[in-house]
Amino acid sequence: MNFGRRRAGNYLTRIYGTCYQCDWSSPLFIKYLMTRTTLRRNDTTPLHAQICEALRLQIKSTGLKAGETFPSERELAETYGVSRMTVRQALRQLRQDGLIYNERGVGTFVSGRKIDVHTRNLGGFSDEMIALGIEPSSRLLQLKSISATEQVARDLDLEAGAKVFQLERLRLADGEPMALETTYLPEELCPKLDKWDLTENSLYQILTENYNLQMNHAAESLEAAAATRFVAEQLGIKASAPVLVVHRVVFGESNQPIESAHTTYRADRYRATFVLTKSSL
Amino acid sequence: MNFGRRRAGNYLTRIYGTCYQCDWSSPLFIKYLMTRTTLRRNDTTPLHAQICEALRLQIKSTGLKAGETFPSERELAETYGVSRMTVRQALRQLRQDGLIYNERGVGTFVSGRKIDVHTRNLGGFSDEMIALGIEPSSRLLQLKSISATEQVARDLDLEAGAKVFQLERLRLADGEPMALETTYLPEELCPKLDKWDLTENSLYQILTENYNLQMNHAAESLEAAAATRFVAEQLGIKASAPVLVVHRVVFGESNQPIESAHTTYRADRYRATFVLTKSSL
DNA sequence: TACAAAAAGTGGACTAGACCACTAGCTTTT
DNA sequence: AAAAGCTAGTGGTCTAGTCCACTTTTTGTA
Repeated sequence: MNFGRRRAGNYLTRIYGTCYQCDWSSPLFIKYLMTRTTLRRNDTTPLHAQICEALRLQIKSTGLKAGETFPSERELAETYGVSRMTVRQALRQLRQDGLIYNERGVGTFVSGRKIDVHTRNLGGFSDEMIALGIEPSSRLLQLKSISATEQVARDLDLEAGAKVFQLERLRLADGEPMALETTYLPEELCPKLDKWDLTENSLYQILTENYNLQMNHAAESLEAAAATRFVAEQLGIKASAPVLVVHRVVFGESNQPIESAHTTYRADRYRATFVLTKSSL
Repeated sequence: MNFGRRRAGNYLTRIYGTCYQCDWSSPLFIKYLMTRTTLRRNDTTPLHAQICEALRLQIKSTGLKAGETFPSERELAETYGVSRMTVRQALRQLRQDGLIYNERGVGTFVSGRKIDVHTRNLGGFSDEMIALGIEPSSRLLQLKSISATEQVARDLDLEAGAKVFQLERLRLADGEPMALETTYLPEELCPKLDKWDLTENSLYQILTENYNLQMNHAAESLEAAAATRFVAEQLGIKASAPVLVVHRVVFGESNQPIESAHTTYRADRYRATFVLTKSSL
């Protein structure tokens, strides 16, 4: 095993004494032995996922610093007693999450910054607020079954006039108005949605647990606007104050549209963050 | 080869006659033969990438419809004369791009909607406008070397007071003002940046070609605001009209911060779109 | 005919090797 | 002292299989 021979070699040797070729007295090596996770061979969780998780923990807690070398793929394969392809699958995940990066012909390294921003994700308002340590709540303004408007029908890939639920909620963060949200859901996908308590529970939780709808991805578009009088009244801001309007369409496992939503956030209390990655499209 | 036996079997047989077990007279099969790409075995582009591209074209042009079955992995491996692992690598990419999805024990299917929205990506303003069919241009307002403010130093991971370039540009779309952009770049990474023509060329192009800086990912946060008098004047809108403010930090290959930018868009002409995917973090 | 059991097919996981292009560090030559 | 060449190590790619859990289809039986 090898923690930092090439790049961090000088730095490490300065601190811990020579650690070329597995110096057993090196604190780093001992720490490695302690944090090494034994693989559960007869588990349902695949080996690559276990290795991925183990390495993730090592990066986070053991605190491998930025730029430090990672054990090579062949080394990792040997230590965990698996094939190199399995190790590569674990590393692929870590790379995708931005925790490591590879240099061909050189090695694998721990990324500089951990991505720890609270990005907008597939979860809804409730999940987002909880992640930020804020207590979310809702005030149900309206829940009725209507015929889809042209826009909604296009979003949800329905024929014009198909039945959809229209759900209008005022979203509160720590009791203060934060956003006004109008959601449209095809009635076909979630019959009798109105029997659930939508003020306490996360809509997405209900959809997942009770209607077996899994979110796969979402398309969002954001724009700035001036608050209308109604919106201003609901959010407790001045009319024509700036608001952030987010339009979102959520797609399920087979990429069928599940939800079309329109959320108006107070500009003074809300900011949306995203992480963009290199895409191959 | 098999195009849609299980799921779309009924539908296809109805139209083209039976196509179980490779019916040579089936138009679909003939079309497949025609569009089949022969792999360039001694090319630098890896086989999995070639297969991926070939399948991508088939999905797009041949127009395999949503929900139709895809050839099985074993079939694809045989047709292309490669190992199944290689096919899986190609399919992994397609899956990641949302073009196909898998059902364990059942098969691979073409996704419903193609993701064709013009998402915000790592490219800059110029690239984005070009993708939308709009001609971008810039008016250079300022380019000077300053000491990093606290905020900028934090974004760029520099010591307070380190030298950075401050670049202020008015961004035009088809000649009309669209956004006001202030960019900060560490002088260390791109010395003598001021010798390039920043009104004509894309900044990112210059950074890539001349300073060997490759973008890896970016973190963006968006908020709505009211235009200040200066901004309003520059953008040609009324003071306190709503604007969309985007703060962006771009990271390079080894995740070191490259650029910190602050862009103020006219709300009436600009909308930012994103695609969110399931993340495992 | 209805139903259960078996068979066939699928994607997911994994192995134990192989070759390649590339890089860094060392050695030798100039 | 500088340049050129060598070599070991790395990630990237690829093969030709295996076994598993799962679903759909077929088959055999009551």
